[in-house]
Amino acid sequence: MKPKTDRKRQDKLSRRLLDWYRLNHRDLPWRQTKNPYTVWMSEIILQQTRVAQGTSYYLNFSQTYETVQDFATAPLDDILKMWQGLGYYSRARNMHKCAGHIVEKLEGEFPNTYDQLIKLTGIGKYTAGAIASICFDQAVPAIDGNAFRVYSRVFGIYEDITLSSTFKTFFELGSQIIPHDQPGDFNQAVMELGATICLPKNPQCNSCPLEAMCYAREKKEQTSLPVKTKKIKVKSRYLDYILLHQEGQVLVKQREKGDIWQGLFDFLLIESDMHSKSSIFELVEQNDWGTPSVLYSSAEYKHLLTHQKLHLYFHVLDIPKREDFKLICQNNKLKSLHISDLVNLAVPKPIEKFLEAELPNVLNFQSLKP
DNA sequence: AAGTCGGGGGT
DNA sequence: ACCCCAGACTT
Repeated sequence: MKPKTDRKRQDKLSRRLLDWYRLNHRDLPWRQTKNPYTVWMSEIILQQTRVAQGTSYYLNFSQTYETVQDFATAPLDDILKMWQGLGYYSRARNMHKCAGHIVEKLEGEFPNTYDQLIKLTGIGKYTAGAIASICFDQAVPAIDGNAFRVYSRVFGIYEDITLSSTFKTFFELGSQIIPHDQPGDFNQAVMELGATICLPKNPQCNSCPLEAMCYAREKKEQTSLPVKTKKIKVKSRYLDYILLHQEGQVLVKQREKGDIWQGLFDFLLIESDMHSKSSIFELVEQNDWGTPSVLYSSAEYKHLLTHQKLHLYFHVLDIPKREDFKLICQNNKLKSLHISDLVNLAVPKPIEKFLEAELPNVLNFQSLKP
């Protein structure tokens, strides 16, 4: 079925939506300005991230790095540390690369059109539309998860939103209905409606400004829309972390590309399909580390990712011989670090939990938190 | 077109 | 359990 998009209906829809937005929108910090740098920052932080989770990160980043030059100049490891706990760390790496490009190649000037914005690292179809409409009043839609839900329900679109071909349908529909005088407010109104009224489950239709002109409301099809087919498979991984310790120093390793947590720090790692303590002893024997005393073995830490169920164990070993410590570093791409400096490294969430909850007790030092 | 990449909260 | 979140990038 074809969505009704005649001019009168479009005008009524956008007018109701904008009126509702004016009265009901949340007072969020990134809405105070049209500065493309801070809007960009908020949009990246909010990718696949709820406002409630992202807001404190936005405030911290925008106050610490006030300009794109500040951001580009900062060490990536500092950015990653501040990003710690937010997830999808490629966002931070891409932002840093993007900021460098803007400063180095574009004289610090943010691009001001959809076509230019989408060329930047980390800026895709949604974010390009959001920045172009909010900051530069370009009449392009910003199709995110909210927009998929709101549009599909209001217009009765049953195309599978996980298919890339479907994006085109929604983008063209958005292009037709977006008012050219307030494109940024319109896009934000759609998202605000999706986030507060047109919810995935139990939508608050009786409070919706579009109630009288919504296909899903009329046909009682709210639970059927949007159509989404893909299902994800979750793998289990067993991670045995070996914390090698000697006189207040521990060995850490920065994670490389090709796996989760790229750029974050962890420890010597044994991975297998199952948790096996024996492999740890084999590791010790193979490496001639003297006879390390096992100070501690933690209970299991379970950690859920989108595609993976992680089972982590932490084993703290005290290495007796002094020379071996440096040799172990070289052989395993490890770095020696004093325990008091661990707090400065970006670490994955479950490691953060272990470091805060258990390591101070094991090694008998004060909490890592200031 | 499908897979990968985090962490959290709601139901 | 399952779903979704102001998605983008790689294969």
